[in-house]
Amino acid sequence: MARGKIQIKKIENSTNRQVTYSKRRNGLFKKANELTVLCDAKVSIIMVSCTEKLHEYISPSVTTKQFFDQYQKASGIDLWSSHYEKMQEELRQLTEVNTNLRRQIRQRLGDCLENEGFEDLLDLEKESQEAVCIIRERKLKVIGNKLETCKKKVRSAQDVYKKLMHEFDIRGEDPQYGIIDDVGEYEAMYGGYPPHIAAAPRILALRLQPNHPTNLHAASASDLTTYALLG
Amino acid sequence: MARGKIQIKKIENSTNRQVTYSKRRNGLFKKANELTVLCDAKVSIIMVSCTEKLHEYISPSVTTKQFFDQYQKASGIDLWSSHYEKMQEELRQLTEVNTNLRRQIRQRLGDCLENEGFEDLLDLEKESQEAVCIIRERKLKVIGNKLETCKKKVRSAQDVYKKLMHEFDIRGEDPQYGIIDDVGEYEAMYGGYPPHIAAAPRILALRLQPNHPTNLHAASASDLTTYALLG
DNA sequence: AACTATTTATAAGA
DNA sequence: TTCTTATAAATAGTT
Repeated sequence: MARGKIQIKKIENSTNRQVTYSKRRNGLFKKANELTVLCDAKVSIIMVSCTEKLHEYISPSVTTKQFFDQYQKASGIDLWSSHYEKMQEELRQLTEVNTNLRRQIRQRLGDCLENEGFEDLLDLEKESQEAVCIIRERKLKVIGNKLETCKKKVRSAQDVYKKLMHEFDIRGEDPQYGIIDDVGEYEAMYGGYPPHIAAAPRILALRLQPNHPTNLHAASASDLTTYALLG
Repeated sequence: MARGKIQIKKIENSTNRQVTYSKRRNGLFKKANELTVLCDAKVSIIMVSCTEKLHEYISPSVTTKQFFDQYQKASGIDLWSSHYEKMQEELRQLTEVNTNLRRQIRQRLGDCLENEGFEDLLDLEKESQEAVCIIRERKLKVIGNKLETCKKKVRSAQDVYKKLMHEFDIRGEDPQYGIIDDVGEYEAMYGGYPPHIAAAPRILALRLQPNHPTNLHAASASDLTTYALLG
């Protein structure tokens, strides 16, 4: 564009080409910057010379990454196809598996059985019935464990009771404490179902008289705790 | 740069700015293209106008993706990470959901009940028991449907039998056709389970004599069909 | 979108 | 690479 017009075709002289590349690159970047300022635009220029050198112009206020994100969003072109597609496929498969699992669960709850064959229904019934038995057994075991725990707590409560009664005996006082029967709650809960509940010893709880609390201050803290028998 | 020098600062008049953006964009792209040809370089320009419109120049022979890859390699900036991390998180969540679903299924099959509370076990037992009932009902309905279909086929076979017997009567001939009892298959299949199967009339099938086939050529094609009774 | 006076970019030479 | 400068190209303001 000066000292003579040139043809727009590859410059064969390598040095010449290199010089022109450098000059015009500067010109391009300058124009890009002017455009950025004048028009409030965002410009990203990335150049690779024939010697594989990388040069970049980027408008202030943006990052190249933001450009790439924006470009992807606007163009719909997936620039990361290999990674992306692999992950997409993984996501798709997992979603499908999850859908199937959900369906299975629904079937085990009695939904979505319309399209199941006779054999499948038989299997499903068998499995479910077996599962009910296992769950029931487990439930009974849990009840058993709870009863064991309960028994221990009853025994511990009895010990406390005995200890306190012993204190009363030593003092030879007419006790100011009444004795209440608190076993009703147990029977309501277990309805006599496991027989050893019905046979369990009655639990005696202390009812503290609101006046004269000083007598009990000597007892240890644990003795004063209300036992949550089924917590 | 013509008809007067301008300051390189934002053009406040919106129309003017838009026009200048358009003109200079073309200028920039033209220069980029000249550079590409003259210097055998690769250029990528991406521009976003202040109205958020996207414009792009890319040297022929390369794709924007190649540029991004090259840029990443040269700059060490991971342009992909935000997307990648998002998908990773999605995958993680889906996998978690998947695990939970599988656990649910195993529990409904009677596994993994060790850590379930008493209440949960009760609910699970109730649900499972209900499901068994629903599945059982569904199974019975399927059996019912199969019996209906079967009955129809039996009736249809009876019709064929009657028709053929009628033909024999008309001809008054000593029949060249033997009569075989083919009901055994039924009984093997249904083991006498629904009572009306056992009460069903015996089905008589024709056995074709290999000699004298001409006699039957007059019979309609449908008469020659072997009826697939339980297909 | 076209025109054109003027500015800007740059090819070739130093 | 940078400077110079004649000249090509781009473009601001106008129509």
